[in-house]
Amino acid sequence: MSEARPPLFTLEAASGSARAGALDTPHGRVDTPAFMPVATQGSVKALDSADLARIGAGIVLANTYHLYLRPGVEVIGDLGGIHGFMAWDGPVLTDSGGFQGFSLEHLRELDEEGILFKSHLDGSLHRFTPEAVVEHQRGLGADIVMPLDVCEPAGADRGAVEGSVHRTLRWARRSLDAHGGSGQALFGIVQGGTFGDLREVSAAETVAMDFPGYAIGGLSVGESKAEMYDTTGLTARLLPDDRPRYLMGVGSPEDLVECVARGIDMFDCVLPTRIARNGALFTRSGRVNVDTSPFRTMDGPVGESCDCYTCATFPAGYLCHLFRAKELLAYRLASIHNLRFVLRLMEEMREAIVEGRFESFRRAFADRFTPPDEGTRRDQKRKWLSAMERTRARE
RNA sequence: GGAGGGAUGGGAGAGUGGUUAAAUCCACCAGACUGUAAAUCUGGCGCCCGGAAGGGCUACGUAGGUUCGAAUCCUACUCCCUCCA
Repeated sequence: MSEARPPLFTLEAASGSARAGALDTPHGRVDTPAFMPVATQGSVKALDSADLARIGAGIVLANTYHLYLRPGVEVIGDLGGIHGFMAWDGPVLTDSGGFQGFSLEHLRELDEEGILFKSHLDGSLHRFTPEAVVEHQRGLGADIVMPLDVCEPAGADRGAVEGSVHRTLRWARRSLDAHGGSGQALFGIVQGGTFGDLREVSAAETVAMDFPGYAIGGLSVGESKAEMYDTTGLTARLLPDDRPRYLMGVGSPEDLVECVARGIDMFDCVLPTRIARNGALFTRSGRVNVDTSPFRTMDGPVGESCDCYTCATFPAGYLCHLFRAKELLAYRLASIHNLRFVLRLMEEMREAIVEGRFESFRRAFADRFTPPDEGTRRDQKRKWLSAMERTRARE
């Protein structure tokens, strides 16, 4: 190991390609596979750090672009860094703003130097260079920091993706140089869309720079699940065993299981919290919209055998009511439930890996949990088939 | 007793001769959401047939009438509101 610092990651067990390990950060140890709740603006929407601790969150993600614009890196630095600012003692990872280059593409100009953002708040211009982003994240003080990268949407042509791969590599080099000997762990990010050969180039060149951890970016941006799974598996195999692998922006329950199966150690995703605020809750058998009529009079918890505070305390009918009445408590209780669901899933996967039975866990999960897309497709198919039967019966 | 105003789909409320099964909002019924510009967005919402396209029926207080055509114009009735006595 080339770095003088103690290793960030320890690989503890494997079951097939699935791995269990631990991240050691200045703010404590995190078991992997790990899911990072997203606190874009220094808050996991609707929750506070005490809530996060209670549901078993080990590490959270915050966003450099958003916090730089508001309240500003200096303010956060003066208020104790990101940890003191949000009163969270656990590990924090900050994303670079590279994703905003994708999600806010109509508000930015991209060139070799960096990304020029037109603030979504007040229209002011801000140049994000790889060097500036490293500096901003130093000010925020997260345990793990991400370099500025270029993320192309699904369907981008090969030339564009190839360009993003090489630019991301050049920016990674610049980030590394600017980073110097900081105690923060700077990850490398592999790009390449769904092009296997580009992923190979990106991974090889990024790994050659010897980062303490590697992220897979540019997925879950509109490609099919099959493509996303294939690319994840392919890319994970290109990364060194002794470094954590972080799949950026992925986090539906079925994706977490399938990507842990392909060797991923870390995830972050807004999905559990966003859909929670919109009334969708995870259960062992799939997703349900708790604001719908079947739940109006339902007694007992929404999820079967869920150990979260929400399920332990309130009947489903109460949650249904809170959503219909647009009571603020709805967002908190639903977010607690969905995050606990996902965090517990990670715990269960880790346990299965350690005990060498991940594959059977995965099968059992898939048998029981119906993803929404699949469910919708099934419904459509059933409707179509019954219509055809009726037509045949008439003839 | 007199004068005036008004009755529209579950609610509020547009619409004053055809393009109106009737704007819009709410409620209701569903769906979506993946490194958060999201407590957001999309679809449906008279009845019947249809997978759909489409078709049929009923409807703007009640009953008549004028008109090729009425939620819209006329008459009567019922109810509600305001003001005067």
